[in-house]
Amino acid sequence: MTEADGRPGRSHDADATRADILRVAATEFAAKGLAGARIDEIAEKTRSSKRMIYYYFGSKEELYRAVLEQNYAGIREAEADRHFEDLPAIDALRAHVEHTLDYHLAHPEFVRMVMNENIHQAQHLGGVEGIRDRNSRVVASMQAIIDKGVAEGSFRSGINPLELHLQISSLCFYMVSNRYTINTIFGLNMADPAVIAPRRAAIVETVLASVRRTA
Amino acid sequence: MTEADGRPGRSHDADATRADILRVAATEFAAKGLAGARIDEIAEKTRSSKRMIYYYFGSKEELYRAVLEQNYAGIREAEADRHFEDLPAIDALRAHVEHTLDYHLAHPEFVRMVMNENIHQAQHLGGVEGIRDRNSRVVASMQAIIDKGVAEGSFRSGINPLELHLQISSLCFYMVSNRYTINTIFGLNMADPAVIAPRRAAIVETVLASVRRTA
Amino acid sequence: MTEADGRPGRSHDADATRADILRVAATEFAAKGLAGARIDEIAEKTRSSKRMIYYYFGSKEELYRAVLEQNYAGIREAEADRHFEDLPAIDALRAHVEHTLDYHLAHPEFVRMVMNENIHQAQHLGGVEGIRDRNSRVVASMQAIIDKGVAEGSFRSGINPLELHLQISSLCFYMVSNRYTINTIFGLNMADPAVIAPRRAAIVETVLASVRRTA
Amino acid sequence: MTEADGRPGRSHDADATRADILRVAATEFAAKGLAGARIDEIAEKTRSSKRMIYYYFGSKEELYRAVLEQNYAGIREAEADRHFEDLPAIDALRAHVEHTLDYHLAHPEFVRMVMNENIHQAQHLGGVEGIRDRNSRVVASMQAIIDKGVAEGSFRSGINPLELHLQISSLCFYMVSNRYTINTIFGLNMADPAVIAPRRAAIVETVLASVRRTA
DNA sequence: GATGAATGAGTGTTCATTCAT
DNA sequence: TATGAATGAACACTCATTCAT
Repeated sequence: MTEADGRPGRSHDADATRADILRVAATEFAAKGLAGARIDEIAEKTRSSKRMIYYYFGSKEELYRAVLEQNYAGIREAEADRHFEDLPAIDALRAHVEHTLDYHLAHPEFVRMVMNENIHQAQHLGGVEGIRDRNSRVVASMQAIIDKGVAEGSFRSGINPLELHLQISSLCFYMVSNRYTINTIFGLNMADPAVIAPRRAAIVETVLASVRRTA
Repeated sequence: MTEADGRPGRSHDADATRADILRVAATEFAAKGLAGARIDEIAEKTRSSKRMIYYYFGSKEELYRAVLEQNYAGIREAEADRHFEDLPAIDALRAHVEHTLDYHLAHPEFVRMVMNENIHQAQHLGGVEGIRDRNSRVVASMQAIIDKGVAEGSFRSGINPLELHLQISSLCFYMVSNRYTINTIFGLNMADPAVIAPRRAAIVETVLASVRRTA
Repeated sequence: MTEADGRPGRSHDADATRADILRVAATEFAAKGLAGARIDEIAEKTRSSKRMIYYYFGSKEELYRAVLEQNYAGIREAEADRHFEDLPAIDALRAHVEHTLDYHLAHPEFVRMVMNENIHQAQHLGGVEGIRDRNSRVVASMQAIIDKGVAEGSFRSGINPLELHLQISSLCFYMVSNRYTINTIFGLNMADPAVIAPRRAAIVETVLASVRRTA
Repeated sequence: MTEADGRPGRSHDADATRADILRVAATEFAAKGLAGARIDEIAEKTRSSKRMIYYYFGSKEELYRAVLEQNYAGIREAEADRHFEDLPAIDALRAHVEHTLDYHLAHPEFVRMVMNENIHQAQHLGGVEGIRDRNSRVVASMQAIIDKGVAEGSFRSGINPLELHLQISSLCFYMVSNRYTINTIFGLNMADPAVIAPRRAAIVETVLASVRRTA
């Protein structure tokens, strides 16, 4: 944007090269994991070369970390864009669950990166920029909904915000993470809109049922 | 005792060697995945040699498949051992959820193998013996509880057995599968009994809330 | 012959086992050479086991030598069976060339073994039983025809018997040995009777032309 | 001189490395065949490493194919360098036979590669560059001599050019290909000039006798 | 005579990474 | 910034051969 396209602006090309590598690496790491992805293959699918990967990222692991970082940046931004403050708590929670599920469905590569990271015992996650704030951010947003719901009288008391987050996350994550084994074992294609719709409703109902004040 | 199955003259060493390899491989594949595990390393931790791995399993992938098979055999047997027929449906479902969660907690290597398999798009799961029956088995056991609950008047109607299974599985699986990222991000150790206890109660309550007949 | 078939005669079984191994090994070595053939594969195609190969032959190389020996025994016997003494020299030579060509065409495995042996610089041929006599045998049979032809006045004088043998052998051997490269390069299938017939006539004519007394 | 072909900036080392590997591989494959040659051994005798073999050739088979290609390029060039157009047909044919024999004698590695290829049923020959033209090239050069000989009245009519080529090739090829078995069986060293000379004369005479117009 | 299990050295191949230019 | 060539350690896999029974 700062550099016109026609001019051979060095710094712009650098960013573009970096972004190009990152984009390719994201696909490869998500698809095959850290051990399964090949630097050669990533380089080949890139507009630049293997040497540039090392120039910009230093090592395979660092490149992996950068991809992980980008993935968490993606969900952070998506979450930041949501504004359910004006809705009643029940509706806000419903909207939150739906958006969360939609994000997972739309970003299977994020789900796969989180799976990969768990296979590596979250070895690389600590170094990811912005990860330290994620806890407070998530808890705060859950707490806000809970507080409103309790104030409105629609939520029961004693709901733990982190517990609620994990519950929602479990239901959304699993649907994408275990897509293939579910399909093989149960013949259920979790990417099929006709399969998603009722499951989506069920997930929302499950979450709402767990917070509702029981008469 | 050493000559099982009435097969006389069959050397016991073969079975022992095979089992030893499988045991070591299970640990390695669960820990590092198919691409990350090393045949050399597996062989070293074995009482036998690399050559024997190929003698008994033919290839790395076949060994992986055998480990996968063993893992699914494990959960199948665990499920077969449970008998909640005499309990009221609510209690049976509670017991089922608790046992399912306990199995996942006690067998993180099973969870990791399922994760690995999803990373490989369930490429090897189709060839696993007994996997074809898993669908009917799981659905049947859920349906039995649902039928009883509806008959007893404690469950609402219209519950889909597979939906119920996926809901339970999501909540139990995620707790183990995402153990490391959860710990890193939220400082919550999902292997700590003090953390498990309330989460376990919450999961049970969530499931029960979703099937209960609402007044 | 000494042991009736119905009796479990040890020594007879031994011979049969040995012969069976040799038969399979002959095919494998001829097809793939010493380095290319696999003991495991030979054992599999055998009615007995890998252990027996070592029991009877000691090593892969010894087995190869035994196959080589069998091949040379085969051509020796075929040559011993021919009797052209009563024919005029020209006819005897023609018959000899034709029979030689036919033998090569009928026994490509012999040709291949000789090729293999030349690739190994005839390393194993020295130890082959009966190979020492081959020189005199071949020279004698050529000399007999030459002598008769000269006496009859149909052959020129000064023909070297070994030279004549090599000439015949060249023309017959090449047709089988280089069958595949000829087919690929010239599109000529040397195993096709329609291709063989004129080539056979040409070879005979070439040999006869080279010994005939020129007017 | 180091920057050949006018390709600026092209490192000379690459070509040198490639050629070095090819040279060593040619010796090894000719000596031991595809299965018998060892990549490790080839690498050791090279100025570079095993890794470079795969960098430039991709696989053992591809390296073998490259060697085969180089061998056929060698004989093609040698044949292209000959010019017997001004000689009478008889002399031209004599010169052709002598040159062909000389080439085989001087390039036993070519003969061995052709043997190897026939052992592999010419599996790799199809992919060799330039092999498709060999047929027409060879036939054309034989036909030219035949036509001249017939026109001059020194050759009989009805000579098939491919037949003539195969006859010449048989006699020349065998002398090198079966060198070792001949030496072992007949005590005749086909690499010894004293042995070659009369055999060479005999081969020439055999070929000439087969094309001469018989009075 | 015969069998299945076992072995160590090797065999082709691939990896992430670095160097020279 | 960028490129092609180079590297050594590791990698999955295979071989001929032998042992215990």
